[in-house]
Amino acid sequence: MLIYDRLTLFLFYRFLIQDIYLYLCMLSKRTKYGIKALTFIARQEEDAPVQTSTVSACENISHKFLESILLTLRKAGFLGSKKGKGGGYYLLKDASDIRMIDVIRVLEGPIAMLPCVSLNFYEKCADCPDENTCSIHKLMLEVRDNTLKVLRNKFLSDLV
Amino acid sequence: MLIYDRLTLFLFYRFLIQDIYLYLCMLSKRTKYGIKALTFIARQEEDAPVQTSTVSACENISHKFLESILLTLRKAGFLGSKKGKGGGYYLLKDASDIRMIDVIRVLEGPIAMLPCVSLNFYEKCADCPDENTCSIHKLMLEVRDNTLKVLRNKFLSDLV
DNA sequence: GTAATCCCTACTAATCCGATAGGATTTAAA
DNA sequence: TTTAAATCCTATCGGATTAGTAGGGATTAC
Repeated sequence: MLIYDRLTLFLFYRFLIQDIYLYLCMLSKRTKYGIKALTFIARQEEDAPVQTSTVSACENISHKFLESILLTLRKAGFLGSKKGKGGGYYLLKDASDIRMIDVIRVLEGPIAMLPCVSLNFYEKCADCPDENTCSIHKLMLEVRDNTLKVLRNKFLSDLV
Repeated sequence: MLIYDRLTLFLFYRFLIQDIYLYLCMLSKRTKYGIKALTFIARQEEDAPVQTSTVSACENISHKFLESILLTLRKAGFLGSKKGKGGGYYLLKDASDIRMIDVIRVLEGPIAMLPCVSLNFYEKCADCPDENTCSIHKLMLEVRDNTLKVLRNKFLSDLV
């Protein structure tokens, strides 16, 4: 059995924390809440719509904030809604047909246009004299492809 | 040869943009500039130190902003510096010994503490009743592990 | 001594994020 | 028909962060 002193353990955990930071900062609370809400709704056995107040209470999410998130998800076609008394939100598709990558795309705020990749609105990056030789481009492309590979194969049903 | 109409191409590029957004929001300009500066320095053939003014001019980075970034990199042990006339910055290690993951860790700002993983400063996440059943945790852990795998195997020399 | 360079601190303008406020609209049911 | 409950919509706000600026101190080569 290994015995670590306090300092070693502390350093070890700092290391862990740093690792985790890398993924945390890519996920806003908006997205996090949205995913939690979706899984909550998907978990319901009855077909009755779920109220925002229920979700916000059970998942500890600010009610008004959640309202705006679910609205986004509805407009994006993941959720249907029913107004008025007894209304609420419900899944439009089966949970096994909802790709997490699509959910994340919709929730991570309004799409930040990247002018240097746009066909119709092309603009050079201010600091990038030549995109083809940009050293970071290739690296982050690789990271991206890996991320996409994971997220493309994850469906809402995998989280329920 | 495939021929796409304008709309298809536009949609295709929008898709690309959305994909790229996923990685862009995790990389601050600070980090981007820092990496660009490091590769610039690593590309120098002579061993003479490189001035911040040179880097900022060649890479189109705000001079003062770059100064603070390189200072960070020096304090983190990636760069050495020489003051006074003819001074500048130089790599302390071989480019093939500098892991990109370490660079990114240092540059992506002060580490955001994640209290729910800390041993000594443990705190529950406000919205997370049970970490073990948190649906997003597992998913993002997988993403993270993949990202780390890529970044751990990338060295500065790979970007030069 | 002087010019060039890193080093350090403080400040600022802009932006973004999470959250809040207030009410308009719609619907079910009393 | 009234009322309560729900979504829908717009606007705003405080705080944090980011990118960048300003000014000058310290050090060194020449």
